[in-house]
Amino acid sequence: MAAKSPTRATKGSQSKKSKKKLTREQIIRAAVKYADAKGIDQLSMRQLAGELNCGAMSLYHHVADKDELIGFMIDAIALEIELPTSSSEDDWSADMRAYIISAYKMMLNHRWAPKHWGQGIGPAKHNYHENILRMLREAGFSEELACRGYHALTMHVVGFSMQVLELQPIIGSKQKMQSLGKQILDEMSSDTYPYMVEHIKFHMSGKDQRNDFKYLLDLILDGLDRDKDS
Amino acid sequence: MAAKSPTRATKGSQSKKSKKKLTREQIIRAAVKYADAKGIDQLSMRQLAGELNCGAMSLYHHVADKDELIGFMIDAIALEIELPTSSSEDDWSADMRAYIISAYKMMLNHRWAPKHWGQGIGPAKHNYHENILRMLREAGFSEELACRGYHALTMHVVGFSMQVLELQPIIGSKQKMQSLGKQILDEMSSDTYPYMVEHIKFHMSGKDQRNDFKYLLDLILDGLDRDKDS
DNA sequence: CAAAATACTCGTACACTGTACGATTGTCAA
DNA sequence: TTGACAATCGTACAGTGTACGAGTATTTTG
Repeated sequence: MAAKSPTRATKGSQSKKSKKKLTREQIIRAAVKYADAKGIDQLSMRQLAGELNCGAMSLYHHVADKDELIGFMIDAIALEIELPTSSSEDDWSADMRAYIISAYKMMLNHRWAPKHWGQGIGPAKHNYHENILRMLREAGFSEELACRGYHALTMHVVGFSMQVLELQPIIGSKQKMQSLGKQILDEMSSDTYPYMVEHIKFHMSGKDQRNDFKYLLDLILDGLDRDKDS
Repeated sequence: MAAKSPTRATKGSQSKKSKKKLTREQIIRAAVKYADAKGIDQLSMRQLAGELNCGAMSLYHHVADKDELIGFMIDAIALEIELPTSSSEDDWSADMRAYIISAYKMMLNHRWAPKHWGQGIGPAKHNYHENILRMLREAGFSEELACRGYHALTMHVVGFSMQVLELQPIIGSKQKMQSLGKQILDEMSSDTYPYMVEHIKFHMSGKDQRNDFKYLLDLILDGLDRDKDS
C-alpha cells in the first residue's frame, strides 16, 4: 500500500502536465485511427507522435520499429472480426460464411489493411486463422482439404477487398462514376478493348459488388462441401 | 538521307562517351531487373540511375514520378503472360486454365508484383484483362457471370501469389523449413493454437502449394461452368 | 529514508528518400 | 549560323526511419 500510493498520486498529476502515460495500446489505437483517416502513406512516426503529443522517439520504447507497429495495427483490427455464435451443428458453412463476411467487412473499414495483412503479428490474427482451421476440421474435413479451404477462404477475403478498394475510385461513389469512369472509357478505345469497355459500363450501371463477393464465397463453400465426402 | 547520316554518326559516338540514349523502355527494364534482384524496397531513383550510369533526375524526363514508373514496370511484366494457342473450341476452360496459370507463374517470378499489380497501367495489362473477359464472353457467359468470373480469376492470381510469397520465408526452401518453421512452432503454444500448429506441420511435411493453386482454380472454373447453362 | 537501478521521454543528428528548379549541353530545322 | 527544342543532371529542400545518448521520473534495493 505504501508502494501504491505514490503511483496513484503520479497518475493524478498527469492531467496537469502530461509527461508519462504512453501505452503501446494507445499508440496502436492512434495509428489505426490516423491510417483510417489520412491513409497509411501519411502515417509517419513524427505525425503519429504529434497526434499523441509526444516526441517521435518516445514511440520506440513501445515498438521496435515501424514495421512492427504496422504488425500490431493489423492485429488490433483483427479483433473486429466477429465469430458468430454457433447456429446449427450440421451446417458448418453457415457459421463460416458469416465469419468470412465479417472479416471482409473489417477489411473495407480499413482501406490500408489488405496490403499489409501479411505482416500482421499477434494473438487476434492467430485466433482468426485458428478459428477457420478449427471450423473446417470440426466439420470433418481432412487435414489436406482443411488446408486448401483455409487458404482459399483467407485469400478470398484479402484478394477481393484489395480488388474492390482499387476499383472504388473508378466506379465507387455514384458521383464520381461519371467523371473518372467516363474518363477511362475515353482513353480506352472500344475497338481495341471492346469487352473491357462493356465490363466497365456494366459496373457503372450500378451493380453491387458485394454480391460478387458472396457469389465467389458460396462457390468456394459449396465446392469444399462437395469434396468433403468424396 | 542527309538528315539521317548525322543521326547515325551521333549514335556511333555514344559508345565512347555516353551522354544520350536513355529510353523509357531501358529504364523500365533496368527497374524490373533491379526489383527482381534486390527487392522493390531497395529500388530508389538514385539506385536505378546508378544502374543506368546516369543522373537521378534524368529519369524524370521519361517518367512522371516513381508511381508511374512502377505502373510501367507492372505493364512490362504483364507481357510475360502467355496466351495459349487455342486448343479446342468447345472447352473454354482449358485455355483459361493455361492462361491463368501462366499469369500466376509470372507473379512468382516477380515477387514485388502482386502488391503493386493494382497500380499497373498500359496496354499489356489491358490486354490481359481483355483476353479473360473475351474468353468468357465468347464461351457464352452472360455479362453478369463474365463479370464475376473475371473478378474471381484475376483475384485468385493476385491473392494466391501474395499468400504464397508471404509463406515462403516460413515453409519455403527445405533448408529454412526447420529453422524458421520450428521457431514459429515454438512461439505458438499448441494448447492455444492446436489447429494452426497442425497446419504448419502439414505444410512443413513437404506438400506442394502449387497443387493448392490449381485446386482452387479448378473449383472456380468448374463452378462457373456449372452456372453457365442454368 | 537514501541511493542505486531501472523505465521512459525526447532533442539532435545522420543517412536516405522523392523530386522541384534551373543551368548546361547536345540535336535538329530554318 | 542561329534559334528552338529535347535531354541530362547538379544542387537543394522537405520529409522519412531511427541510432545515440542525455535528461527525468519511478521503482527497487540496501
